[in-house]
Amino acid sequence: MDYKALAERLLPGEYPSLASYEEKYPPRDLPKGAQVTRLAPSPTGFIHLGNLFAAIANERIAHQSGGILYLRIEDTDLKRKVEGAVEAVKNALRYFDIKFDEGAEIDGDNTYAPWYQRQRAEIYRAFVKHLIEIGRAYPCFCTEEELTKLREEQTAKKEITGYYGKYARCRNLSEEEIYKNLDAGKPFVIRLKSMGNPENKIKFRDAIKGEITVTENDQDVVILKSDGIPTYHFAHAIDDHLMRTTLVIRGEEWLASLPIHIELFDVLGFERPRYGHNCSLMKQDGDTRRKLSKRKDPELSLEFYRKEGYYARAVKVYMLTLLNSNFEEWYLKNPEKPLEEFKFTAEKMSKSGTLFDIDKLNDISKNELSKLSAEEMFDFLKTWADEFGTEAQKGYFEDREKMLKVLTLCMGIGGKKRRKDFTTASQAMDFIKYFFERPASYEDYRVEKETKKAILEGFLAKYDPADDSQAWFAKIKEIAAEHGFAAEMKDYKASPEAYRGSVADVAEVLRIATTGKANTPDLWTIQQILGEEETKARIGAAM
RNA sequence: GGCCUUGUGGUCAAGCGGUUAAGACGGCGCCCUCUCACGGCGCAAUCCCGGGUUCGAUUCCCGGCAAGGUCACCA
Repeated sequence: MDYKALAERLLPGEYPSLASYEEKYPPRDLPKGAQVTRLAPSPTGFIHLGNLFAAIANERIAHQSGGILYLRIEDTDLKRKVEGAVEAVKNALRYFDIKFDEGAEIDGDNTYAPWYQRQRAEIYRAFVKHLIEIGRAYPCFCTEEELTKLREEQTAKKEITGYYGKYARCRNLSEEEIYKNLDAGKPFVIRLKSMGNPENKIKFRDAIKGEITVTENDQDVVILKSDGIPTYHFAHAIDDHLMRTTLVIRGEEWLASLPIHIELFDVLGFERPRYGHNCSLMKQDGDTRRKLSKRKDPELSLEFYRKEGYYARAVKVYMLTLLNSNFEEWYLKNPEKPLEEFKFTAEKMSKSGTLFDIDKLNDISKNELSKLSAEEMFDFLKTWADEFGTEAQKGYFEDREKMLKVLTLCMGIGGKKRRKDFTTASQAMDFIKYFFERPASYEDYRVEKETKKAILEGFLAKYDPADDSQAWFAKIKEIAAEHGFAAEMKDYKASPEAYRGSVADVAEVLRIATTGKANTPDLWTIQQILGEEETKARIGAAM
């Protein structure tokens, strides 16, 4: 068969030589050991935790080694395309401090552009044409229906499904048949003519999983779709070679197509990059675990964390603890050091599927948030409220001084005695609500109405905003004693039957009257911040 | 079903021939205390199963089993 003529018929016209591409996209001039990694999302606009997971690994490995992280958009499937998706990806990742050196819509070196696969169509075709010329790719005229039927037959016979061996009908078409189909204007795809044999096992070194065995590919996979756009597999081989990627970190779901990629790199004469296949994030669902799913699990979406007001660094720290098993220990020892100082390695990445643990994330969040200074916390909360808060919440920030007081005096932000009351901005806003809004409802008082009234009246009679916390509390004790409550906890504990209750019960009445809640930080401080007028008003209203 | 991957407490996991089998989260209890939170102390809980190899296996080998992934002109 005259492959040259066939290639010309299939992909007519002059294409740049393969050598010219090698020249145009030369090996990168980087220090020894520098890794070139990438993120290659399809532009669906949905960016999820799994993306972040991989992004952090890629980013760390690239930048730690003095290499490059770039962004490539895999838009070969039109159905997946969503307007504004690239912006969304960039924004979401910027929130988590992932910075690209090059790539789509990135201000950087464009030597290896274009970054959108659709704009690289000519490149792919040039290589496909070459494969046809050397007899390693061929046109296939099978229709979707025929392929479906084939698959059904194979399934029925319990054979392996796919286009391979004797089932690869178009592989053995005569020259005459091919041209007849072409003349008839039949649409076609280009398939790889595989030379592999699944009996052969290849030992392969995965950067994450270590030594794995790979079965040789024998599927004549489609490399160029009927619209002249390559499939993922082919685009991956071309792009990662020409963009000079050295390490491909990607999800485990790609492991199964590794044999295809290996054959593709080999037949194209490309040196293969290193691969690292990372585990996926799972979720417990009843008694099985499954991949986090877009439809069922809101926490998969990165948008979820922004809306809830998770602190970006906290999410990142959690990802890092899952990503590298020795990170957590390091971080415990070096809580003040920048995250970048941790030596990230692909080898330490987890091999098995990881259950996403929101409790752990929340714990990390509380810790991270408790490290902020009052100003940082102010900015963090305000930024969140401006975008996601209610009108009332936005108003909390108008009195900057008051908010700062709430944060420092009551929440212990920026001080030594840190509280860890909230994991997210939205929770924080809820928590400090009573400083800015009168409570709409009150938790149940545990004392009878008359007692409550008596306590509140007693307090109002003695209340002096100039009291320090000692003097203030002494008065609470007096009130307690006047109404048959133990002024000292010790006394109460020694003989509880001798009292109606303790000073704690008295304080609780005041606390609920002031804030609407039974549990709050130090009451005296709260009243100081609220001020005399407001404190009196609230106590009065509660009677 | 074929192929591939993975199997240490509820979760994330360290360990890689001899350990009282780390640590963190969560749970429970105690202390501190006007409540909550913080902090401190403590408790319970694990090597998937069966064969080997070995003086000795969580660690090595084989076989099961289980879980996950994948089998498109989607990525």
